[in-house]
Amino acid sequence: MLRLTREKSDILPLVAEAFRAFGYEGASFSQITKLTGVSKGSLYHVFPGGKEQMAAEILAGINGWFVKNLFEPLETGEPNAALAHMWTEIDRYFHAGGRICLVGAFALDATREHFRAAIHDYFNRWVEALSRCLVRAGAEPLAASAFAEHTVLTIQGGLILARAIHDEAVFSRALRRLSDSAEALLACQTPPH
Amino acid sequence: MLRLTREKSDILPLVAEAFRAFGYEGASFSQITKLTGVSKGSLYHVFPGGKEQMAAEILAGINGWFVKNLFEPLETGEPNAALAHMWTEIDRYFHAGGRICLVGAFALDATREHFRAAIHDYFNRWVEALSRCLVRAGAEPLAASAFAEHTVLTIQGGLILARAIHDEAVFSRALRRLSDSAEALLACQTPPH
DNA sequence: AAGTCTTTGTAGACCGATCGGTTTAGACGC
DNA sequence: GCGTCTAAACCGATCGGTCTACAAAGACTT
Repeated sequence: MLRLTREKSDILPLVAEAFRAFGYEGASFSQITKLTGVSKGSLYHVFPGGKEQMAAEILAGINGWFVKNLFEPLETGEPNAALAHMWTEIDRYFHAGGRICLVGAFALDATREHFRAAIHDYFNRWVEALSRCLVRAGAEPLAASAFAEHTVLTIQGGLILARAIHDEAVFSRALRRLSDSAEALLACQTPPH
Repeated sequence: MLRLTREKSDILPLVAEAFRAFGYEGASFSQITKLTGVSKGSLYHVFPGGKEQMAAEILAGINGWFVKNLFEPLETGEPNAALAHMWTEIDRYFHAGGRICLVGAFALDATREHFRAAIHDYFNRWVEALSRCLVRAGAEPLAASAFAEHTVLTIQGGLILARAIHDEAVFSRALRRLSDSAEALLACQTPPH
């Protein structure tokens, strides 16, 4: 079997960057071609479904990364370790605030209609996984659920504000506040030893 | 002087809704025409600068509304009243989570480059006004600044998450948590009576 | 090993539709 | 009837998407 000179896995991240930079509608084929160095013909060979397939596969890839690196540890690993792991991985994944969340961006524009289910599942699972992790770590279920929602939403907001005022430190500060509040939440809610 | 049959002030909010629904790139003239009931010719008569002018005037209008209804009260009014006023006005303005923040949406996509200054100023002034208000209400400057940033970012994140998982209550809960933490912040930081 | 076939991937010309934007003919209020 | 405003025909450019011509690389035949 002949191998692609450029693997799909090599092209996808570049296309993702195009979507990040210009949005789904704004990322035209000429932009994508320029950014990836791959011609339109090749792109359609790899992604017969066009832009929609590209976006769908990118979302699936992002979701896969989060499931493997964040959600599964949160769901099955040692709670406190998984939590600590999440803070560092999130900071790295979003380049400390310099890289926006494509799922969040898609959630805001018209793209949402096409990928509603994928977007919904991504955020729902994140909140759920985090909430259950906190409960396993000793938090009250209600407080855990609220804090999980608060966390995911803060990360999204931090990325927006950081980009808006062109100050990535906003994101790092938000992340720091989150990990601090998580510790406070668990410290005061764990049953007294 | 002849008056426009439809005033610019009548058209602008409708165009804004088109941008909200489809994004700056995604909102084509045919969409805008359909949504406003105003033909392309008329639109160009009112906005010779095309979409860019529309977006600029919309951003200016949004900014004006926030300055008048939120920032100025925060900056010059009685701090606690201004704060309480902000929570209710924000909830109303964003339709309790059902309406996204256009400035935030523009901050995420390529549009940002065109309107960088407007976006930057909007968010900066919001954070600054809120921070100074909290200081005047008795908060520590550092804590006030952190909380102001936290507030603006939470509102943006709340709008994203609410739209993403199609549950407007997410936004209301976030807003409630904000006003509660604001009270806690001021209660513990005001000098003992 | 040379020559051809087949399969796979690439480049970009090409397509109709639609984009943002302009122009123009005429409707309508003064 | 004059000047303002509207509707829509019209423009070149570019959109997402298709198609074709061909390059590259085994596999098969001899």
